[in-house]
Amino acid sequence: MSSANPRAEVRDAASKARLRLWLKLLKTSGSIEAELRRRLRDRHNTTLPRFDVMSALSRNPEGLKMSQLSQFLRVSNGNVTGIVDRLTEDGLALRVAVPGDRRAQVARLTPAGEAEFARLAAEHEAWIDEMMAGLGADDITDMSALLDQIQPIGANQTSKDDLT
Amino acid sequence: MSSANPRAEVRDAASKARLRLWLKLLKTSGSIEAELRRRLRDRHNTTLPRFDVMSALSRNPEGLKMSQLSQFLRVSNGNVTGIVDRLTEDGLALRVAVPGDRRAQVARLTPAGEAEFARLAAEHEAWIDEMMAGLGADDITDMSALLDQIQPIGANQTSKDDLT
DNA sequence: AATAGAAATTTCAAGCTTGAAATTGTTTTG
DNA sequence: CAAAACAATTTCAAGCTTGAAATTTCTATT
Repeated sequence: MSSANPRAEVRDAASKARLRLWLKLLKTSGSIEAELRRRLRDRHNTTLPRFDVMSALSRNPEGLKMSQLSQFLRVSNGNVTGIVDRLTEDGLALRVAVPGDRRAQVARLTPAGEAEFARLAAEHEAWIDEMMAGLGADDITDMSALLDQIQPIGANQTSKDDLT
Repeated sequence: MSSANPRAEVRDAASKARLRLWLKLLKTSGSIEAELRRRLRDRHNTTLPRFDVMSALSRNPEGLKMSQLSQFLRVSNGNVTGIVDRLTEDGLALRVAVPGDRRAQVARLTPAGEAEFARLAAEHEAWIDEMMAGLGADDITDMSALLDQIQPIGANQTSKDDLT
């Protein structure tokens, strides 16, 4: 099967190496995420999507419009509707009418939601610290730079991970 | 808020840096995954879970027991049941009785499934190659080593990403 | 051989996720 | 100002995902 064109083999090997790296990247982030979901579930009776919504609302105490929330979290509108519904049922969030626009609503954390999130966030940070304990300061810098080299679509929009 | 103990600030800064790295890692792998899902959907009318199941079956032409398949993919048994059901409805997979054990079944790709997967896999590899084009051979080596330093739970089991 | 325990799979309810359609309200424009 | 265009949100169907419960079938151990 060796190609008539030696360049083709090099290209192919590079492609396979990238594929292996992607699978490894996926495995690592998937493992961390799965462990976070497990702990949120087992220790705090909640889920990662709920945590993400609460995190976004926590950073915006004045509340976020449903559409802002879904943009921020990069999920669909309908998705956020359901999660906020369930947080509201549990008394952790609420919807507030927007003065000038009767179409819109702002989602906010209740005081109970703020208190709950404070507990969760502290745990969450400690878990990540534990899981990534193998990386030193230089490793973190290096990995961050490498991740910047990956651009799935081209431009990068602003997102939930911008806590610069 | 500066601590009486200067060590605490260092510890805290390291923790925050790890948290930021995790968010960046999540963002990168999430973006790649989202783009893959989008392309599988728009260009091939399929999904990532279906692709993953077909990939596992493709590497095991003799078939895999449902339980093996779910272990391999690290998803629940019930999950695999549904995905194989749908692949079967579409004529891409089938279940075969296991001779010695009437409880078990082996899932296999049909010839149509094999042909379909061959098309998908070639595209998939090209997409990854494109999305990770920013990384050279050395970058790939470096990043792989860094990812090895992250161990969410401790030991690492054998998984779907072991295509060594 | 009877039965208790283990194993393979499916079923189920609940939640997450999406894109498309439906609702309701606002804004622009002819 | 009517109406067309646009915007914010919810609803919906379909698929993914899980853990737990239910089924069916083995396999030991009496």
